[in-house]
Amino acid sequence: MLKLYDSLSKKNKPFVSLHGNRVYMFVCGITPYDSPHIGHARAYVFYDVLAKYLKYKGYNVFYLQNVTDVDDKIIARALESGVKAGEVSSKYFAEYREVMGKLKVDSVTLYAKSTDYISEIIDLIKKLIKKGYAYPSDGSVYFRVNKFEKFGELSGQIMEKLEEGASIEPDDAKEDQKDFVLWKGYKENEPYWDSPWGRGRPGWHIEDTAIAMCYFREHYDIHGGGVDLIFPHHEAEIAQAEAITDVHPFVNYWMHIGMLNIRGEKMSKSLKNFITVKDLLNKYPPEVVRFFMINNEHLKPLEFSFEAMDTAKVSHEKLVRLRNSLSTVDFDSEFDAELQREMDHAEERFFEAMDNDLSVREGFAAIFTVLPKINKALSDMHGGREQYNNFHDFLNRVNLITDIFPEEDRGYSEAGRIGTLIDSLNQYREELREKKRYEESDRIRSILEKSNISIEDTKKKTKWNKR
RNA sequence: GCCGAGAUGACAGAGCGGCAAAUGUGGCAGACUGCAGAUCUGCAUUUUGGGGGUUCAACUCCCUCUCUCGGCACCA
Repeated sequence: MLKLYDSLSKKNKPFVSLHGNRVYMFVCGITPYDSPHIGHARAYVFYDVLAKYLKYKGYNVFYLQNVTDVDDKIIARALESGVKAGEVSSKYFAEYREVMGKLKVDSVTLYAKSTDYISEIIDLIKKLIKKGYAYPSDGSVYFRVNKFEKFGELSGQIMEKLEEGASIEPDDAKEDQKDFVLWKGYKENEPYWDSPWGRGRPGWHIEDTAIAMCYFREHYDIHGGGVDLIFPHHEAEIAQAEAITDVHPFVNYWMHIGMLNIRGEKMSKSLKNFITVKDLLNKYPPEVVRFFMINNEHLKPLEFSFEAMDTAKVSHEKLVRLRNSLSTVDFDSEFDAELQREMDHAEERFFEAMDNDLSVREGFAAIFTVLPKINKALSDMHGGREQYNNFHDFLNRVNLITDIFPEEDRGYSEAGRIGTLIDSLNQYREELREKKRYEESDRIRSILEKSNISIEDTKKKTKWNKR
């Protein structure tokens, strides 16, 4: 049974959905004011795998991701470059969609832009004011943090102690400096919407709550984001929602992914230590990037380096090679019971690991354990074709969840036309090798290498693969 | 200052009362090979950040100290 770590109860909890086989999952999306960096990639690739695993298990997943398309940073960026805020956000949102597409992050059901939900946001704020949790002041509206007793439950923060080190700029419009803004009063050169409190725009925290409640109502299954969002963002979301509905908890599973670090520090725009997803994809195939992003414990920080990427690339290649060899088994020997036992064990371990709060790394470890045994059996031509087919099928199921394998190109396979051509070339090369005309045979090999066909001479025959 | 996470072989990184080290990378040696690559087999490093406690038994639980990272009202 699937267990997920819930940061609110700080426990691994068996996953039980609220509405039968439907799962409602919300993940905090980006604020599109610049190119997405690989810290974003880690988060969204992970949640993509979570959604795909839930789907694999038979759930119908409604994966909702918000887009904060109006925000201080977008406005600042727009003023800087002399364009409209909307142009900045749509440009970078398009770029985000593009790179996520390349990374095969395709499980999101709906991307919801904040500016499409202004009336829902205003409604929510009205309700909060009516219940005494919010107050208008000087054109803005603030949330009265002290009135919500559970504030701090998720992060463990003790409100009284927090004030000492608080770095917030004092704001006279607030009753209490801990209060956060729900509606920001209009300032010159800023986008605005009309509201009962005058022109203005929504605060950051209220957008997510409004969007999530619009589709999922007062109680839903999963809410994900980075650990850096726990405080204050997710505390605020809980406060806003529960203040209105009195339903606790608002969300059954709060999931938080660890940061991606570079040289020991969190990768972020403000530290200027970021690498864009685009740049990384210029150096590594998307499958390798995905493998790197999920081959770790998602609760912990992940240290990024090009050395670590190269390591990931080498081990990823072993998996790809294994799958390729399995799809081109051309013998059928006696069923190997011992091998079958190892294969079954690997499969079992893989799904156990996935069920244990998506321990993807542990899942891959299970495959790596059986990998040398399969390779050995293949080179000794032991084992039945069916058992290899079954394991190939298992790897395909792994791929439904993780999407780490490149597409198997049928045009290049042995049955395909290009495959037949390569086979003929190899046959000729064999003849040359038998006659010890190695200079010529090596030349064929190097020509094929240039077309990304790698040649492997083994005991019994020559194998080739598309790279 | 407060809140949270963490410290394990050369590196990355699991295990969380019972043979320390899964798994990956790298190193060395060997097998295969005309060469190359891939693959396979074997070997090595260390005693789990420091100190104290509980226990027949501690990497694992408790206390304490040191250090690292994240959050503290911008952020995945």
